[in-house]
Amino acid sequence: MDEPRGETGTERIGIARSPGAHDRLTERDRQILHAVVTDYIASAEPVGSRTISRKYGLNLSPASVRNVMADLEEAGYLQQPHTSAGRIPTDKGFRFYVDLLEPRPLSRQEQERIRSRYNTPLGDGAEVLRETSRLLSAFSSLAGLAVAPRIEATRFRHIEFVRLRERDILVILVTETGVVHNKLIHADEPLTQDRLHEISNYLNSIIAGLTLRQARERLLAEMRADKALYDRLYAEAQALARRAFESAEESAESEVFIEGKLSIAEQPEFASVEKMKALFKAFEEKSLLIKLIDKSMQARGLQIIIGHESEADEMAGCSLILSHYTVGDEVVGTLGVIGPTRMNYSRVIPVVDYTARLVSRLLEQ
Amino acid sequence: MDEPRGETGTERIGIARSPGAHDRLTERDRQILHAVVTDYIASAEPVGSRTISRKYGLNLSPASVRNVMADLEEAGYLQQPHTSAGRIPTDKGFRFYVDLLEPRPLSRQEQERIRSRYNTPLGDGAEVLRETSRLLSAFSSLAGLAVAPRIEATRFRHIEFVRLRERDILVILVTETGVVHNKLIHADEPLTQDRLHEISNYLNSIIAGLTLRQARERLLAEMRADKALYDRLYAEAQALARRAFESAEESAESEVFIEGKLSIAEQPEFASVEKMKALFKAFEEKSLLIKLIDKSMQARGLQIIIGHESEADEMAGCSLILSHYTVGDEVVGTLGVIGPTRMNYSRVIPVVDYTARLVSRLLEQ
DNA sequence: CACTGGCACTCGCAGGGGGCGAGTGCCAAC
DNA sequence: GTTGGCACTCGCCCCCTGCGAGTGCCAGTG
Repeated sequence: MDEPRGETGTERIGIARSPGAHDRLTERDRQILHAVVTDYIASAEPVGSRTISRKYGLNLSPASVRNVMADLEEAGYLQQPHTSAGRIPTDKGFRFYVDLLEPRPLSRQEQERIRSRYNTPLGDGAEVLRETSRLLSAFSSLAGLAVAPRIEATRFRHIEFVRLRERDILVILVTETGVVHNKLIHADEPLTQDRLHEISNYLNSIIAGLTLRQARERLLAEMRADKALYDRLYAEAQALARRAFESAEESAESEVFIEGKLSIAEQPEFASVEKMKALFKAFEEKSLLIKLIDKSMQARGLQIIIGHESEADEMAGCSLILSHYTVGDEVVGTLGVIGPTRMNYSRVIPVVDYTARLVSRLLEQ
Repeated sequence: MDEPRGETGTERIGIARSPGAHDRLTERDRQILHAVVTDYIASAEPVGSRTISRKYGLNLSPASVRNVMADLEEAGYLQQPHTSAGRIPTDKGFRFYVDLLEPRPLSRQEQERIRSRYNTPLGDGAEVLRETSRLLSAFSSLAGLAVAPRIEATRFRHIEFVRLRERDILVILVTETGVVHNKLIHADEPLTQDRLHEISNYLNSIIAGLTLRQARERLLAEMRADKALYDRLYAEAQALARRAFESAEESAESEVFIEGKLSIAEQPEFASVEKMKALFKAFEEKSLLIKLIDKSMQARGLQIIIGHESEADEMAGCSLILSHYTVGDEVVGTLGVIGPTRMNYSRVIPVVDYTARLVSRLLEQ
């Protein structure tokens, strides 16, 4: 990262890899395995020894290639859908391929095409995320994914209470990134809208710029310090804030944006109704995705999760490419794509990488 | 509607029908057509003359039934998927069936099961709608649908401005039904958060309880009356309000909640990948649905839209059952289900009808 | 004259068999 | 270690056949 961040797009893309695996393969094994994966990505068909021998300039006869392929199958990199068919890569085979991928950064032209998607004025934070996942889908022909920051991790900008009925109060929380959360809470005693205004003014003066946890601590500290002073107002504010924060933690589900699910259905591997249903089920139950994404938040840089590595059966045959967007130096959210394991990694990785940088930049304006 | 509204659920269900059609059918034609539709709804298979003759106690030989069925086919009520198969109803056939359906109201027990879904505290208005479409899906085994009120039709409860950056301002509009809309707007000149508070206080005092149109008119009226008085504050408020209302009109899309799309995919008529894709496409492009729903808003009572009646190719083979929910006596939103034309109307209609009444009651608390 | 039983006919569908082609595994030769 | 050759395997496509459900038509009957 010697270059200015994201400006030129010429810096290398930092991909989390699994170093030192695949050590037992000879150079020729590697070349052939790489060729098989490449061909399979392009054709979606089992790859035969003849094809490799002809198309990939290795100067090896089909028979030699067959021998190597048999070894690779033994070692778990390839598999045969049935005897007398070509081979297709296993997840492990894809992992090998991805681990030594060195994707070229996007061309200036492509960068510009992506950037221009943000030129028209976008609405609130949710709108930015939706548009982001839409563009990821459009540029990868896969399903695009964007996830709002987990509310514990993000900083508040504003809190507001609106009185709906006597004790039903709508809490509106605006985060630093412009995402709006709202939730209904119940007050113990009736409160007027004016009173609610006082309370939100008070809370805003305290919590702006803090994370959920910090805000909690800060409130406790304030309580000790000023308790005598504000007393009544303070007690009410405490009660409301507690509830508001409680409920804020629950509402993670709605903050996952997946767009372009259909383009994934175009891929030949989902031509069967069963597979398609399984996939859409995974999309509908977002908790599964959230779990995966949470896991990826712990690592830095671009993550690639291939098939079974997600440890979820519903995602069999699917890969995720995820990156993070940041505010300051804090990782605040995730974006990426979901597609079949047989996706065009070298095309998609730079798109995800560049988009993540771009969104980060956008958020810091 | 002599009974107390929605209380007992014993009142007849008001369905919009097309009276006077089908007049050219004899009583026997009707019986047989009804039997064919009934059987097809249950079996999803083409219905033969023998089946009708045996199962529906008409005391007619298969041959006679065949003659009638041939007439019904001529008249456009039935069709044959191919020679030497049974008949299936056309959209017109379903229309006939639905027009003389007199669905039994839900049993108390069922009513209670639905009601209990609203016992746990729900979040904001959007959460209510999402839960509603979820329950519609669960009780019908089809896709459930709930649409937030069009913003022009709904009354405001609260408006709030939050300053994100110097001129980027987040508008938060809360409607009478507790649905929160938010949108980013740009101010011509920098405004402090305090100033924004003043503005929202001022606007709230004016627009609460008004519809979008009324609010606009009211603002104009205020301008003439008090212009000299508030002047600066007033001009700023005007500018912001105009933009807020403008953008409020755009954001219709996000307010359609469809849940349980997958249960529709279980139906045998969507076993082909092509049909399934077409359907999901229709779901993803919500504008199509919005158009249909807008049309239905003009009518009162329960609407049934069968297949081509929607005038949208994507909805071929699908029916919608829609009803409205109200606040006071105003229709404010739509809910219902989407399923294959071959759905169990007599089961689903009461569910939609009861749910609509229930949601209306909930909103008036 | 409406209804019915009978009969020939039409199709869709499932199952079996044969030919084709891609690809493999193995082996003997270089 | 590499290669060409060869027998073998299997999935796929296509054709054919038989079966069954259902139709249309017609002649007979109360």
